[in-house]
Amino acid sequence: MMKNNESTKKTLPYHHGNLKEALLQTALEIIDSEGLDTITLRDLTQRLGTSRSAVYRHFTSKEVLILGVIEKGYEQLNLLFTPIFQDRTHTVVERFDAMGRAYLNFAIEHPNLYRLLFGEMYRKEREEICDYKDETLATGLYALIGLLIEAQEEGIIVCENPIVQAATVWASIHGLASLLIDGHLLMSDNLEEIYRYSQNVLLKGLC
Amino acid sequence: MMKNNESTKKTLPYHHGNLKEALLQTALEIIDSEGLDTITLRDLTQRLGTSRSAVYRHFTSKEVLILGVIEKGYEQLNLLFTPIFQDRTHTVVERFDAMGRAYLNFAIEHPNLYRLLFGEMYRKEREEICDYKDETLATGLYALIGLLIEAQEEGIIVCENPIVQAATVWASIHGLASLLIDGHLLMSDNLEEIYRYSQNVLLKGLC
DNA sequence: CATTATATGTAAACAATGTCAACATTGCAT
DNA sequence: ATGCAATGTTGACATTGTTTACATATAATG
Repeated sequence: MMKNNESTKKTLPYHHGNLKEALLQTALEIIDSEGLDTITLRDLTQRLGTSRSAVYRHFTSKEVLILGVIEKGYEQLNLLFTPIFQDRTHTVVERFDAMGRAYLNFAIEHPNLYRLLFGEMYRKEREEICDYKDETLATGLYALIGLLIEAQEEGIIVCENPIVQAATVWASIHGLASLLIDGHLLMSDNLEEIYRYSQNVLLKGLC
Repeated sequence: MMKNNESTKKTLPYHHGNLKEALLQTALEIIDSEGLDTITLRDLTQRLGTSRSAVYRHFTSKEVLILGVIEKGYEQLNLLFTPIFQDRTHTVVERFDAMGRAYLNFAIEHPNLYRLLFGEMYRKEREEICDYKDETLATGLYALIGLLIEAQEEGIIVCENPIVQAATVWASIHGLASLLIDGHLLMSDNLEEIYRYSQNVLLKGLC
């Protein structure tokens, strides 16, 4: 009888295979679809067919597991955004628009994950685990800064501190995304109109 | 011996006096200072000297209690904002600035309360309890819309749909507040610079 | 191959918390 | 005064995160 009946490709090193990665992945899926406050270690482990305590062989606490999910979420997000920023076949303004739409769409399609990544959850603890500032979060921010510098060089926007400009742009879009997914915007129907107007205000205001 | 040894001014109607109001007020204070996820019914009732189950004589669940806190929070917030909007001794632009600063300061001084009011918490359930749309939340939003209409009439900004304009302005400031209190903004030190730049972008972009 | 050690998984138990049911007490109406 | 509704209390229960002691699989070592 085979030791492992689900896959013989790789030599699965331990009991479950790689429970740690499975925990992270499944936890991310649960949080994405059901929200952070409803995820349960018991439910999580039950889906993977292990006992509840198995988590503690890979993560010292539920909090640390979530921190891993956050890290994983950023990776996926960056994977989604990188091609947009690296695309040189479109103008700066077109890329600016594409970026904004991609960001907003991600928030709409993954509201729970978006709240986890850009909310306050475990904010203090994040820096302790790994270098989020330089590694994950800032990847998108730096790309935005680069885009703004490009726009400055082309004379599309005024030459001011691009970091301040990036913060302004990010705040505007993040605010829109947050209000939207949290149900505070009265007119969710004409979102397209609001988004266009916001972007126009930004582009005109940055001149 | 007196029935109530803490106050003889008012005829306290029932066992505790008015436990319902005290629960709301203390819960708000706890949430404001310690956050929503750390508040406990046991701790709350212990501070008021009652038993844990006493809550259920006034609220059907913890969630409903929090909804009451949210309502109370909006009342306090509106109490804070109303004079700024009603002030006629300053120009429109000055009031616009004062509004933005008051909003941002509130978020900074009461981050936990701010997250509760403008986050996703119990968003679906809010409309079921009372008419937040028309009563509480929108008070500030309507005031902002009125301010923008005033600015339109004075020719300071362009005459477009003031609701869309208000959403844009709110999103910008809310985004700044959120990123700030949730620790995502790299440069919290030069907040003044970012705020000013954001407001300038808005005013210029709305022309 | 046998043994040992390390890594991983499990079961049972505990504390904290929200909630409910049964009971007790207070205030008010009649 | 009596009865009733409102309010408060105690004990119990389910859920959940977590720990401890134990079990098992893999790797290392002789």
